[in-house]
Amino acid sequence: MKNGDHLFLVDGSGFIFRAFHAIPPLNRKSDGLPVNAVSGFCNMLWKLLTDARDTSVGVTPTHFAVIFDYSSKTFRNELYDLYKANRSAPPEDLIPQFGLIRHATRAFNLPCIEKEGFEADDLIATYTRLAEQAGASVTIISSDKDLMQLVTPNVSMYDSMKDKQISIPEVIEKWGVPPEKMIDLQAMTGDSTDNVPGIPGIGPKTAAQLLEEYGDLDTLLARAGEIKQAKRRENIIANADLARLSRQLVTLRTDTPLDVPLEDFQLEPQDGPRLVAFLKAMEFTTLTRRVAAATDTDADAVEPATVPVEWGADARGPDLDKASAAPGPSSTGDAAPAGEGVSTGEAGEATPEALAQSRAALFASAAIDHARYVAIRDVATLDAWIADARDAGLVAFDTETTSLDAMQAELVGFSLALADYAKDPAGTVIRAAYVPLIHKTGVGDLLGGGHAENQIPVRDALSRLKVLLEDPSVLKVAQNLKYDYLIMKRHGITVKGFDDTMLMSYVVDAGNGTHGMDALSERWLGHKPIAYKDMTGSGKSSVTFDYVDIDRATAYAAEDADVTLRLWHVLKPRLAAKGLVRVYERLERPLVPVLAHMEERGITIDRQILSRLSGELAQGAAALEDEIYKLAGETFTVGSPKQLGDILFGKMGLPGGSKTKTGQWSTSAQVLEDLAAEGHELPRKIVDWRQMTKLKSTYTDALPGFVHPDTKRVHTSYALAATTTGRLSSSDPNLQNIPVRTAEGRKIRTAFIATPGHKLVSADYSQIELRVLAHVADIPQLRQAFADGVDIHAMTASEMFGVPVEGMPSEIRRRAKAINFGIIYGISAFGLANQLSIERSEASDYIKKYFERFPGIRDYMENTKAFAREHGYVETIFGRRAHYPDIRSSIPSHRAFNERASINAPIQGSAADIIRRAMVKIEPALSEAKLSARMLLQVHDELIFEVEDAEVERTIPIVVSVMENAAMPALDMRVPLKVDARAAMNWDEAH
DNA sequence: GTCCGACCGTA
DNA sequence: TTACGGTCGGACG
Repeated sequence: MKNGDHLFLVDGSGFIFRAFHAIPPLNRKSDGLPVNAVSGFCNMLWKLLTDARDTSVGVTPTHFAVIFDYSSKTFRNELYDLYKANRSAPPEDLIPQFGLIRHATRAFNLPCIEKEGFEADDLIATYTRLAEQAGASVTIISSDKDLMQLVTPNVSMYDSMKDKQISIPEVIEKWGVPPEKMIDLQAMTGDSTDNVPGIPGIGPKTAAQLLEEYGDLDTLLARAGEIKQAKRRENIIANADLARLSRQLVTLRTDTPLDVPLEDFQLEPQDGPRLVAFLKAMEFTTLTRRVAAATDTDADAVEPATVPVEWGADARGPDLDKASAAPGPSSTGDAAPAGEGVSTGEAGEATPEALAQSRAALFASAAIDHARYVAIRDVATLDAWIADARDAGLVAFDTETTSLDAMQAELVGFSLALADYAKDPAGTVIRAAYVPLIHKTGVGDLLGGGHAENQIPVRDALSRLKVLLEDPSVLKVAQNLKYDYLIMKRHGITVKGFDDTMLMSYVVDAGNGTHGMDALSERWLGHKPIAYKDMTGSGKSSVTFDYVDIDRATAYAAEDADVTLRLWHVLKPRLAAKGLVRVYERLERPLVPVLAHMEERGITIDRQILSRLSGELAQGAAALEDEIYKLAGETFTVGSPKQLGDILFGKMGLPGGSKTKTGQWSTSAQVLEDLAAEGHELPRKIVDWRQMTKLKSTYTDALPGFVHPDTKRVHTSYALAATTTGRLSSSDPNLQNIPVRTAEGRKIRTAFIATPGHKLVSADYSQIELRVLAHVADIPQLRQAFADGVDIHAMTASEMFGVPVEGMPSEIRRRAKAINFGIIYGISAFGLANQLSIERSEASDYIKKYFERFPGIRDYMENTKAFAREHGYVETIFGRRAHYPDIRSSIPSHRAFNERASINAPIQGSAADIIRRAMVKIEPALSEAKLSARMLLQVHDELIFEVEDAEVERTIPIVVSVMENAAMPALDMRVPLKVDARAAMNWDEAH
């Protein structure tokens, strides 16, 4: 580079964010890929380059480069832990565009520059000063104020979106100081978006005024005592150190080590076909035409480029045709190219599948070495481990506590595990440590023991741990992180930057066994970990973990962290190999904090209501018992189906209905109802007694026992990885099966109440599974009915039986409704006959008629079964897999069961995916709207919020809109989603 | 103490 | 006919 040359540096990362927010959403037509920032970027570059080659325009670059941020962790994090710590994850629609814009840069035949550990700004600063020293002039394409410190007579900036030049006068006009004072000004004002602290109470105007008066920051700090305004004086004196730190943070480095010399930025001629190929792949028709014309390229002769799309870290594009049509043999989805998720070092592995397999083989035979476990009992050692973890950027983490209930558990210690990649790049050499915190001495001692010696004080250990866990640039790997997340949250630590091996396994293997650590360890590592019970004992003689001897606890806890880290090394590439990174990153991982927060909030119940109900139910059941004994002629255990069966079908000689699978006469409600309908008195009483005792034992008696002693609320626990289909489950207590169908049962719902000054808001999807079915099977009548908002069951009846919807008998509609549900469940004549209490032949006729009217449904069901048989799994519309390994069973009933389940899974699972997406989006949407509503519960198609009275009206439309649009933008459904929402004092009235 | 089957609450 | 979790009785050790 020489005197008179002109260097253009594009701040690529800055442009991406700005373009994304400034340019309206734009999606690639063929598949919905968001491309608005890519489009803005390409148009901007094209204009700059066109002008550059037009010598009649004043500024003509001789050198050109686009600079990007490499990662979020830079040397600034060493200076200040919290630097950029408040940055939230980029919007979903922006994520795939990061990679695309780098591809675009290369397609433009321009250098694409980034360097690990440095921000784009530092690279820009370094190149700028180098070019300046060589006598060249520089134009930085950016409007970021952080870069204004670089402006000199030879260096200016250009805001391409506003077509505005920024030179020395513009900086002074905007900030009141010349560029060389921008550093001091920023040091004083701070920057909330980057979390640069600055001096509180000092804004740009005051800062400029002070700099005018004192010249620079050091002088100001030295002479701060002279400031007249008392408040301002105190603030500056008290925060002098913060200001100095801030100055370090905002000062751009001009000594960044460079991989690419300036000379390589020499502007090359445009490669027309290459650029056209990229633009065609993006489907930017106008720009394609323009570029083709300007570069003399025959656009029709150019094939669109293959541009890998990285949705998150996944390389698999959103193949919507496949995702939305009935799954067929053609869609294997397994042949995805490598994504970032596997770029952990093994350059020799050609494909993700090969890497996943070699990793699995490696870890299956790698020995677990307990000699590499230590107990950490002093702060210096802990600091060293944490420093190593931060250097490595990857650490397994696990907590040991006194309870399985994360809301009540007491933290006893924690463990860390690190891979030594120098010893083995694949990660099989692992060291692990346990940090005991509150272990006691004297197990078995009746008085309990005293505090064991040489344990780091909890406060000291947690303050160290906080730095590690809250650093998003260090990946924390945990098994069932939601538990540890809650434990740490209760200690004021919010884990950021994590992977969860349980969820990774769930995404890869839902339906193939369980996903607990012991099972995964045996499955993938061939290693049976030390059992928890071996530490604490079980039953009456068990102790809590704080009474376990520290040496033994270390062996157990360190092994858990070790195993977790090993599992991560196996499962991460497996995720990529199967093209499931996107499912994991968008439908599983983000739900961890969301669910943890819901569990932490809990919900208030009115114990008085429940206790009154308990009394009423006890009285009612006792009265019924007396009558039952009278009718039976003896006393017996009413709750024993065996004894009841003997009375009803033995002693009293009533006709038995069905048998249970163990051969006993069934006493199910259905059987008893049938007997009651024939005029028998006893069965009716049994049914009533069962309902009362069920409500009492499962709900009114049990729920008060779950009220948390401190919060006075009930905190359920959601399982993310328990179901085959992708639904959540709830336990301890299960709040997803609170009664609603009977009037008696609904009384229990009135005990779920809002805190004073608030309302409960319930928002539920209307007919979401039938809508999903209409979408995936693409049934014209169903789509039309949902588009028109008509009664779907009545429409079905009308289609099937030719009865007009107006004045339709309720029995006809009821049957159609049962059929609709049956379809979702993978209908059989046997099941439908049972449900409707009709003959199997009649049910069979119904099904036949249904399929005649809706042949697309039969096609969908047949295709799904065939897909499941071929692949052993089925997929939801978002690509989640549910495995049915027994679908090829030689036992016909097993096979049929698996076929029905695999027909149901894409429907139930897609609905589950949709509400998961809504749950991830809802908290940001509420805070964006400055609303304080708190999501408390999820019941499969319903979300329950606690909302301040004054905010109810503004909250409901936001919740409804997020839920109704939850499939977007990943998927544009062919059927609208409908959500009903209501507010009330209790759950019964809100629902 | 632990497990399993029957039953029943929800979507 | 799908997906769950909780309670109970009863059998096992």
